[in-house]
Amino acid sequence: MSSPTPARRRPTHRKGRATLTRESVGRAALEFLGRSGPAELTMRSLAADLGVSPRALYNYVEDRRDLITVAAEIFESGWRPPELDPARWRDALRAFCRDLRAHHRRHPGMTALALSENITMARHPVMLRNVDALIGFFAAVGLPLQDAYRACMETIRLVVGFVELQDTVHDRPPAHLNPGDLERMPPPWLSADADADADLPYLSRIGELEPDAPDTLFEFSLDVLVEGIAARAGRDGSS
Amino acid sequence: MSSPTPARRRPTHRKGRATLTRESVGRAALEFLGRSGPAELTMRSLAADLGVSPRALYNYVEDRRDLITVAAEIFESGWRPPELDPARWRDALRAFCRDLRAHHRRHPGMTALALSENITMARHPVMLRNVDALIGFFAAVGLPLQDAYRACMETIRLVVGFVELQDTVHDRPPAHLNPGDLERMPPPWLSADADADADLPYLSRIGELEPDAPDTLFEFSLDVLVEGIAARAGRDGSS
DNA sequence: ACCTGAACACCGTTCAAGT
DNA sequence: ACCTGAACACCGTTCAAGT
Repeated sequence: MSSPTPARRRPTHRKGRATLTRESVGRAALEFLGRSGPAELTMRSLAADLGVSPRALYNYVEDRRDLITVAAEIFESGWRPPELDPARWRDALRAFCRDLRAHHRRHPGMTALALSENITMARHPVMLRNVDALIGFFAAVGLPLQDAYRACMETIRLVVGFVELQDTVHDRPPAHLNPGDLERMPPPWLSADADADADLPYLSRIGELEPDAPDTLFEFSLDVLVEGIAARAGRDGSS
Repeated sequence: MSSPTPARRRPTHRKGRATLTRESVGRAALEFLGRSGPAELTMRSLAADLGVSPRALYNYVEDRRDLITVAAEIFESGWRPPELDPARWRDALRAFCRDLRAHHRRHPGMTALALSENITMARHPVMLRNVDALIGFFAAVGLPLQDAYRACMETIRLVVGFVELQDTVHDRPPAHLNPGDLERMPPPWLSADADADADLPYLSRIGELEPDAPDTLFEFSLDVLVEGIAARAGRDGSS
């Protein structure tokens, strides 16, 4: 039942370029975020990227905030979570979190941008279905409905918070730091001061160990989350 | 042993105003954040706030990034955590987290600003001592040193992430949303569509319940954290 | 030594035309 | 209908003077 070419339609090209749409502009913004950081995404740089004048973008989005809103919607609609099998709920939850983390890392700064512009996330129908599925999963694991909702929010917050607070500084380390200085504890600029070191017995000992990779830290976070929820559910599942 | 007025010293006032210092400028920036949001903190607005020209600030900080670094250091040095008694470790950890959350909420956007400017936090000696104490606390609870460090990072990340992802949107709701729409689940703009509602059985049922206050969500997060760590420690403490 | 005022290169956004 | 170019009000930052 595919319809043939309608009588009149919007021109699809102009000056050799595909015409812009609200969606294509938002998609371009999201791709831009995949390459550069959030600070580099400006109306002017995105316009240059698309080969148009800055003014042209305003024919499809109201303003910069609206542009980021569209990008956020496309970002949310672009993730399909792995299946959540309550029968092996620990592994299922871990896989869900790992996948969500990877999705966020693909578009660094998307969440930071949405936060700075006060954009409400989780508004896209696709993401709401994901949220609903996660709540249902926790309910099936044995949590009362209210707790299942809270566990869902906690799970998403843990993953997003990890990406924003841990991964982003790791994936794009500040230029003024030597690579590797980030995970060193205590920080090297402090260890130069022997007095300070003496006051930090635990950090000093940790400084002698191999620093944790972000993945190791993330798995520890998942351990805490999974066992914390298991305690709340009052049972331990089958895996 | 207080020294008398030295022969020459830096003038303390100029044109009726206290002279600026690197610290006073940073402190002013931090206070500014307590009143307004991070987007409002500009070199020009802060200069106007201090009654000087924008250029004057550059005599004390190198640039905007440096200004925020100073503000972050003052922010970190301005918190003294409650005592961490391993004998009643669950309550102690909860009190620690509640206090840290309150500290962050007092300066909304400080963390977001540090993240956007790629500023490494936890560099101030005072904060490093707090971190060291928290690691020692977890070690005393029964975690191996490596895990104690990870639990420390997880704890701080949980609190900071909660403030950034939950409290900030709550404390400064976006202007275009009706108050109360934020905690309503499913979102009202979706409930208008009956089809969508039918696809979201759990969110629909949650929408009929009283929405959680942020404090309730935070306590749930603490439940998960505490029990997750208890499982890792393999014992349950004394309280 | 520390400040001001003007200036430069950016940014988001709008206006008045062009085709 | 959709675009460009010039313009405005902002921003961070710097330069050349002032006192």
